[in-house]
Amino acid sequence: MSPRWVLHVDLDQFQAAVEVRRNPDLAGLPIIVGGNGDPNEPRKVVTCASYPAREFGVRAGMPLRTAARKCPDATFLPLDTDAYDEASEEVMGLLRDFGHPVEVWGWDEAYLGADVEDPFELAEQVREVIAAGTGLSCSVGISDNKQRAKVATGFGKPAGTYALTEDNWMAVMGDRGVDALWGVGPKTTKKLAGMGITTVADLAATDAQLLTSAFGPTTGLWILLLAKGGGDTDVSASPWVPRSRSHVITFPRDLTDRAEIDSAVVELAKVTLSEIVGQRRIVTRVAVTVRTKTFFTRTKIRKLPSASTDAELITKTALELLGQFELNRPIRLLGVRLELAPPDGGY
DNA sequence: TCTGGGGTCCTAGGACCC
DNA sequence: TCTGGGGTCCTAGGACCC
Repeated sequence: MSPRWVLHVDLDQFQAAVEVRRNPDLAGLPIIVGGNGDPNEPRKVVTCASYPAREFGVRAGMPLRTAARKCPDATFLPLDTDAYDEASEEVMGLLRDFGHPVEVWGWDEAYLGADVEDPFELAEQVREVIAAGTGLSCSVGISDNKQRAKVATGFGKPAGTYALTEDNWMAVMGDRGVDALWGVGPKTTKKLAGMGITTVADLAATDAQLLTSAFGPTTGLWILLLAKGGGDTDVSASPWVPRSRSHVITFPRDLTDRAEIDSAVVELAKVTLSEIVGQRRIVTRVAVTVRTKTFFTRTKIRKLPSASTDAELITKTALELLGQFELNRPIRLLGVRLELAPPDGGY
């Protein structure tokens, strides 16, 4: 039996690449995709910057106005989610054609579980087929679990392949900071630093009990496993069933009028509900998020007496949750999240 | 330079019941 | 009268990821 490999496929500068594909004149230029494509639009951020734009220090998540200052000559483009959905589907279709299980992770990432002798050969085939079939470039990480394969992809970017296995994991990762691990973010990094743990090798050598007492039984053992190069080995081709659906709006100007705030929440609830009803899903809990001018953000959540799709009940619940906040400060953002009952047959 | 939008999962702590 | 645990449900909040 061939060994089990996990390949992580990640499209390079995805949204920018889709834009270049339909407008080849943009190839090689700094492109910044985000918001409405207006670099002066406040409260909008960069979704994707092309590699040339990144050379100017532009990064995803950065306010568009900051990006415009760093790279004034960039081409700014609005998000076109339909185009990205379509491009993503093309890619995932080609990946599925390889005949291995494909687990899709968002628009631009997927895992392949493959029992093959030579994962490099498969990785190169993947890159060639996607490039030839879609005009999009991707990078591939090779390993035996998802987290390690994902980290490997970072070393393959752009347009390359990299393998991280038991053989080279510690040599490559040992001296790097713990935040190089997928799933270890700034907070955990800081907390670990306070315990004298800064590198992946440090973390891998830490006593499990020390970690479980600091981070809880699940998280403690999980980050220890990650540091040792472990992770999920499961690659599931079954379609993802969402647990929730939500929308948030950051208003161009803060809201202060109660009637406007109320109607915004009702609108969010209605839109979100119509989407999940379209997918034959049922709501179990309703959550409302409020962010004030000062960025203070809180969520109130309530379980419905029984799972429902009743618009009357759901908007009423959302308004009651909204009413639990002290709405005496200007509101920057409102959000509604509907948590969903497992569909028939469970998740 | 004021900080988007869409998600998932875990933990803490109170309420309540046995 | 005081003192126990365990188990479960619920909400709040934290952390992380793309």
